[in-house]
Amino acid sequence: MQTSFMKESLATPVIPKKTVYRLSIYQRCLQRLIENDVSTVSSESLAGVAGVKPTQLRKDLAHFGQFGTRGLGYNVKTLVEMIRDALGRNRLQPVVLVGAGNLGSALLRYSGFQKEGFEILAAFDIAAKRGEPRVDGVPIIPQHEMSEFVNEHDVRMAILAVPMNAAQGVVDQLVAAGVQAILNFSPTVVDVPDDVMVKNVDLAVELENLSYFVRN
Amino acid sequence: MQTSFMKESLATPVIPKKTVYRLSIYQRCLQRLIENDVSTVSSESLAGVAGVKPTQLRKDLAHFGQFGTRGLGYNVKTLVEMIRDALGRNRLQPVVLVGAGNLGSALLRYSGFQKEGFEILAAFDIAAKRGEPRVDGVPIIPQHEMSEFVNEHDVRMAILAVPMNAAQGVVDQLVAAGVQAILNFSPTVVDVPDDVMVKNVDLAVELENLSYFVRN
DNA sequence: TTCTGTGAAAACCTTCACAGCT
DNA sequence: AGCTGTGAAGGTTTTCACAGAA
Repeated sequence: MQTSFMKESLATPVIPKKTVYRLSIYQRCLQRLIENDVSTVSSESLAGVAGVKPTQLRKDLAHFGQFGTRGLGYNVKTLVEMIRDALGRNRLQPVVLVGAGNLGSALLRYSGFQKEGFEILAAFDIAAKRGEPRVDGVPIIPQHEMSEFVNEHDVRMAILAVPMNAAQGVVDQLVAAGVQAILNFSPTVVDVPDDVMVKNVDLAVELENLSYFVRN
Repeated sequence: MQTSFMKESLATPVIPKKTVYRLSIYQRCLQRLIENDVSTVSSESLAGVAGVKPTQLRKDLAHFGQFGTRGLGYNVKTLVEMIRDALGRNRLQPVVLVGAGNLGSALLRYSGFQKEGFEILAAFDIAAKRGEPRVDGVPIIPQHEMSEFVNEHDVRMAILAVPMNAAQGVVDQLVAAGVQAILNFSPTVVDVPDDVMVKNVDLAVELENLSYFVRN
């Protein structure tokens, strides 16, 4: 009873996780349409490039209201704005990266994050010394300064690329310092409170999983 | 009718994709148990470290037969072997990497793949020249030699880390050369025939998606 | 008693079919 | 005519509840 009420509270109209995920994909596709000066798009063609069925796209959008024009399609700009709002973020979300090793440094140099409105404020590494040279403008800071930094800069998101056995410890610190969402590249499942979201990207698991689908 | 028959053909007893995915995770957890000389594990504790519910773990395993001992749990070694068999692979699956840029090079140096039984035979890059120095023992080869190499070495899996606008072209070549599974780090959805499996890992999309779950 | 294996129920997600705008 | 919006149907995955083996 109470649960059902909470689920339907106006603040969060229960958007399925999978829908939220696809929204990010639609967003990326729409941005490319904008670059190509396309101003209107049908559910069929947008779904096509996003790799989903048109009905699914429409159902996904329906969670947020009515944005299309029947007989015509969707206005690209309107859609982009609506998804931006739906995903929250008045943009430029601050992020920290932990673990500036092999993979971590590559992620630091990866320009895709900035382009999508995230700013990596700093990278932390256990082996970093004061005065470490910046990588692509991002300072590399000794890890023991992490908690304070996260607190002070109101950082809510972190990218984790530390070795397996360090992961849980770092996560605990991050959570204690106020981080609410973690993109975890460390090859281990970490424990967090219910109100913290973790997305695991375990490269070896992904490959292993894929290998199931190759025929001999 | 026919579809239903095909679905139940003995060769493939219809394992849900999500189950297959979790199998890889269980495998990783079990390996750690072996390192710690744990010989028996209950569905509850294995599920705990894998981040799933015990019933789900049992349902997943049930697809392949009965492996547990009631009142006791599962034999770790037996389980590892059963999962290895289930995931197929007599191990050491050959893989190629395409795109030895920023992210690609980091992936090349990532040791997790080898450890899980994959061998990166070669990396291809459009800018590579003959006689390029090896990275971690893996040769970097000009991209125009890719198709031939894939064909000759019977490569069935590829890791893709090329820029967005190059992705589809490379995928088409890979598929034509016989690749059946692609781990795609390029920030775009690619088109493939039904019998080719693609797993997209779009870093920016993952972050964007996560940001939905941070509260202000 | 403890813990697995499993039908049945519940929850969740996708697709269909078509009504309703433009 | 063309394309969106949506209730209802269909499918899949997860969870429950408990029977049954060690």
